[in-house]
Amino acid sequence: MDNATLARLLTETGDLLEISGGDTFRIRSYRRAAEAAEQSTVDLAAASVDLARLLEVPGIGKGMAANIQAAVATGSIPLRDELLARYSSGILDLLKLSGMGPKTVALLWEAAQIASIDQLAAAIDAGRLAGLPRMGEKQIEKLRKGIEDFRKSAGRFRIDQAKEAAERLTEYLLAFDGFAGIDRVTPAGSLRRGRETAGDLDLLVTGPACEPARAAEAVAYTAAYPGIRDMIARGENKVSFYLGSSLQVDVRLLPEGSYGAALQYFTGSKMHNVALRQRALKMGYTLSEWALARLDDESVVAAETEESIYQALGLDWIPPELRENLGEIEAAARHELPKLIEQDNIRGDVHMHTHATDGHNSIREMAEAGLARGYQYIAITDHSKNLAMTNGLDEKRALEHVRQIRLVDEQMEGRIRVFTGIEVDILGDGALDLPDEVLAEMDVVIASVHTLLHQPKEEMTARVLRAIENPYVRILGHPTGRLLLRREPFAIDLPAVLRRAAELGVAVEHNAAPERLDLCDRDLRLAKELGCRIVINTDAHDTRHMEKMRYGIKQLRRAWLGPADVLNTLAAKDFLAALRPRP
DNA sequence: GCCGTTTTCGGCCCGACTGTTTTCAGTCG
Repeated sequence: MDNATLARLLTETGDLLEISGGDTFRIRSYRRAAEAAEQSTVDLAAASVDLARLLEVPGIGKGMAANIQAAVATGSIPLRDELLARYSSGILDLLKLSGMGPKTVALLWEAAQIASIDQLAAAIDAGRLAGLPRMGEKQIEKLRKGIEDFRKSAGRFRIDQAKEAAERLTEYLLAFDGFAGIDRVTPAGSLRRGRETAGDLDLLVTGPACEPARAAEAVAYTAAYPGIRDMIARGENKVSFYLGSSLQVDVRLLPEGSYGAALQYFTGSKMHNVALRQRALKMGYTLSEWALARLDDESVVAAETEESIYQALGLDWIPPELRENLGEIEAAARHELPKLIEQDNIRGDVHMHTHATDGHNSIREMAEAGLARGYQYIAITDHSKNLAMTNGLDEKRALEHVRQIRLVDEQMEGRIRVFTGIEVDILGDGALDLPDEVLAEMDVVIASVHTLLHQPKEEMTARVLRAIENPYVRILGHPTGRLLLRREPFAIDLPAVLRRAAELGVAVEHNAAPERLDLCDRDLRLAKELGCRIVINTDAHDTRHMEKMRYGIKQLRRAWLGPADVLNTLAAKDFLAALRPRP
């Protein structure tokens, strides 16, 4: 049982407990344990044989350890089963509806035995909800809308899509010219923290027009944004709505004086903020989106900048990517936050394709684009022959391609190095689809799985492990295969693969492009723990694609990685030397 | 159910918005 499944079971138990009216602090414990399972790089199921190891994980005590052991043994948690038997398994779906919380679910169950979305829809249509407590005309309409939205899907959005939506809306907001206008629009939430997906968009708006006394006009202007599909809520300083894409947007208009407190608050994460507010309380302060203030006389201690708030709490300013309550607060208190990697540290992009296979530009064009981005080197790594649909290179073409790459390298006259390379395919038996004589000509050999999906986990792992034994392989490409199956990775024993890669000195690729996201931040933390060498690249298929490096940098930062943890921060001459030595 | 700079017992984060509630409960982030 993997940690994600464990997290789901714990969350569901907490939800059921809440519906049944259980103790709120007990419920919180289940949520906290779920969060711990989600974030931990320890395989909890494997660790569950040793009680002491489970208890080391913050948020897991004796009770939760027993729950985890039961889950590993039986596939569920006894309390969860007990509560599910009392209601019905569909009852958890009801909580996914917007505007629906545990109290309403409990009410619907007790008053009308409603325990699924379909039953709720039927009850609304039959008019059976009218007359129930707190179920007025508008409330029922809200539930109807919630069901509609849920069925239209929604879910989370890729970070680049959310960012584009944010940029369009920002442009609109900055055009407001009432009351001396809006000065700045700042994305907060998971966009600022650099998560790979965003559930919604949080925008912070400040400027003269946002002062409380006169914000109504700016709120009205915001609510008139042409991209809005449905309005969710509209208050004195907040507007929430859905865009046509179903992306939820929350816009907050705030006075300049609260900018720092608001930015801190709306950047999150929730767990980080909870921990920070607890720290504030212990110090005699209270922290809200308006200010950090003294508990006794409510006088403001800090509000204008994030830095001043963290400082008043005895902390160094914490980069948004680290704000997940994974030890960053403690590190900031000790002044021991790590130096994180930055875009400027990246000296090269070493996985890219040209129109020899499925790319859209020439070798020369890719080299010029790399140069324009300030890189010292790139590597051209087109596909090998097994990927026939991409016009993959066979032995003869691969060697000719190498000749062409070297030619361009000469033409660039040292302004940028162009390394030779290839992305070979891992075959069914773990062999590579090009012979060693060809691989020997390459500076960079990336081995990737492109086929063989839906294989049993053991077989998949064995094939990848065998492939990286080939001494010419220097980088393992998209190690979890997320790009092949959109979101779900193929079945692979990632810790085993990373451990072996570390032993062999094979670097592991982190694909920076959001649509190809492969290793997520949690996988990267694991890679670092296991001593893996990491390379970040964009798998660029055209010159513009290289811009996506900035998204991947965020994941590296979220994993607490610094320049020294990533090989392509090295200068050109050192980069090849740092890769696994060739035979 | 977890946890310890006040604690092995007694705490455990904060404010805005909505709807139906004439003073507040429920949901959300």
